[in-house]
Amino acid sequence: MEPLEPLECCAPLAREPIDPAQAAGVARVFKALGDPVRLRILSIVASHASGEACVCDLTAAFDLSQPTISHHLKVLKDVGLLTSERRASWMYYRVVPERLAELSGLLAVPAAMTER
Amino acid sequence: MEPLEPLECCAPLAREPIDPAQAAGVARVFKALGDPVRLRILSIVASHASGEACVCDLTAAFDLSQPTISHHLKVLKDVGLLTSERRASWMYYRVVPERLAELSGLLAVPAAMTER
DNA sequence: CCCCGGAATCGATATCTGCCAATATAGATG
DNA sequence: CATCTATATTGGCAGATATCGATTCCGGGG
Repeated sequence: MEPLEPLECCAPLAREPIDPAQAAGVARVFKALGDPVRLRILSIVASHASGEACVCDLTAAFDLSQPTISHHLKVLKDVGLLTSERRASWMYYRVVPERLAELSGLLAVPAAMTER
Repeated sequence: MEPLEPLECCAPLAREPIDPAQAAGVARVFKALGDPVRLRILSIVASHASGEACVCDLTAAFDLSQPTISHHLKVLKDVGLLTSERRASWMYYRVVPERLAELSGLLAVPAAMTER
């Protein structure tokens, strides 16, 4: 599956019905978040003091095989939640804050809604 | 699968590594959002002027069978994103703004992160 | 009390997903 | 160039998921 390049959205879900094509793109990102291991990976990377984590940090944090971790990293990267960079022998992963912010905004509850 | 009752979280993912047990709960909710049809259903319900939509509104909006829509509604309801109420012959669905807000908060990007 | 219409549930099926073992790749290092 | 180490890719399997047609359930009216 090809990477999901640009940011795609737009108004909060609760504001107006999301366009079907946009929904498909957004759903891919949420689907990537819909796995406990990937959520934890994302959280570990995002909360690292240096802003990045190497794969070795991650394999150590789970009772899963290295290929499985690598697979999850690829999923997160393909939907634009992570980027990776090689330095020396190690791959370092970082979160893409814009992506997180975008999703956060999509789920935001308009003021008009809380008033009801 | 039993419904996911109480709100479960907590600090933004980018703040500290999420607890594995919490990750499992949160992942269920994101997985529910990880389908284009469910995303659209949620958006249609959430953006309805009255704050609710009946199943008939939804089946009309998709080229899918009524059981399929009903299934997706159940998934969204089980993770606490929707509630339903019967009035006369129709079932009305509403979003649970607290759930949306909770997810939005989880994905929020701490100020410390944007500064980097 | 029976029927009708809206909605949920059931059963089946095709597709997708997560996992691991094995293998491949790609820098670093001798 | 041979090798070692870190990570990615491949292949296969077991379990989950999306969908549909058929059926069931449940209020409301005759």
